[in-house]
Amino acid sequence: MKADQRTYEVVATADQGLPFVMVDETGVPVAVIADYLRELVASDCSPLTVRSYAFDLLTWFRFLLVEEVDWEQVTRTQVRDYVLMLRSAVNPQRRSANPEGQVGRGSRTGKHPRSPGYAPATINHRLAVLASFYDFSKRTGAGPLVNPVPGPGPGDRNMRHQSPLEPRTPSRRGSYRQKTPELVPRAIPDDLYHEVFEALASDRDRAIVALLVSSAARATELLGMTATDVDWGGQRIRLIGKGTRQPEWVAVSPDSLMWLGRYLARERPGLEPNGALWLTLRRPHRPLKYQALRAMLLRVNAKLGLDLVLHDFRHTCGIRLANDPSIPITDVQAHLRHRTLASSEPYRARRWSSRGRGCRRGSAPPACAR
DNA sequence: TAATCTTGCTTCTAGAACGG
DNA sequence: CCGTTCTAGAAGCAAGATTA
Repeated sequence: MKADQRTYEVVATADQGLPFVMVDETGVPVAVIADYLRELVASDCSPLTVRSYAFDLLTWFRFLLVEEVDWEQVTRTQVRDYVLMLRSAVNPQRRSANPEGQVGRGSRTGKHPRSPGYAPATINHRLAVLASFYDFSKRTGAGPLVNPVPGPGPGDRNMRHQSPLEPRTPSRRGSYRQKTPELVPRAIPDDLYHEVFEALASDRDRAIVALLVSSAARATELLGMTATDVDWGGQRIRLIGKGTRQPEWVAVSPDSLMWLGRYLARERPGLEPNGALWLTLRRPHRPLKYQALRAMLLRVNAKLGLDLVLHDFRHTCGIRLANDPSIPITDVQAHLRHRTLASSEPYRARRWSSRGRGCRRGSAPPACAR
């Protein structure tokens, strides 16, 4: 079979032990990938992690098809060429959104336009997954004896014996790892927030947005809620945190509970205690999923000419709290459920928007709890 | 040597096309 | 209009190096 007739794709399975597989053009799973993904599952990795890693390996294997190199034959040279390709390639996901390299985003929110290529973070993600995959293959004996992906730090970990007599190599970015720009939390200015809220079409969406901005919940954390996760008297909701997967109670604003009450009373009769709190508006009434919620916000964006994302609501809450002088940064950390204070710090000293309007200290955050 | 900064890895969110 | 599919990218954390 010729190389240009071959291809791979990632498909979801019904198998809890292996939620995603990479199959070839005949639909047969690639054994080495399946083996590796099973290892991730066994190591208690989240299904979303398994999915993400499968897609990263997919692009690597497609690259090898073009290069006409077997996965177990590769050396550092192919990894270098892969990175060079990613650095210079046009990202197909960006092409239509940014047709002539024009500034397509951010006219009202001050967000920066994106480059037409792949982000440094994407290249680093690919490298991390690739290194992990070849590390696993080396242990099982299926892959090359030397990991083709250089390890952390300068030079090649595989070629360097770390003698305790020699000075430790300084911690610098490893070969091929890209510099990543500093991340800036984004807040929605009050006037824009109210405009967005007015544009919402249902009590469900008003409740969701009000809860997102007052609890600082991540989208999937909110979508995972059941009826038992609302403490009406204590004005709290229970969320399953990212990473830790621990349930935690989080304070919410009175108005968000008012909207939630209206949604439940009018649109959710007979809700079971353990039933999903959020359902799709149309039949069949399935639990609302992340992409469906995001589509709701995209429709609002289209109507108002905005470029908001769901995570902006979390940032908005964090920045409102962090810029209130009466609230200690450790309380901000607690409300955002950050494990480390370093994760909360970037929220401080940020302004209401990135357009340079002043920080309105003293004006109470209208929709943020506490 | 305590505080701060960098890096790499894991986990989740974002962008765009498409479908009913 | 409301939602799904297929990739891309940001967020959060811990460990180790660096700086104060």
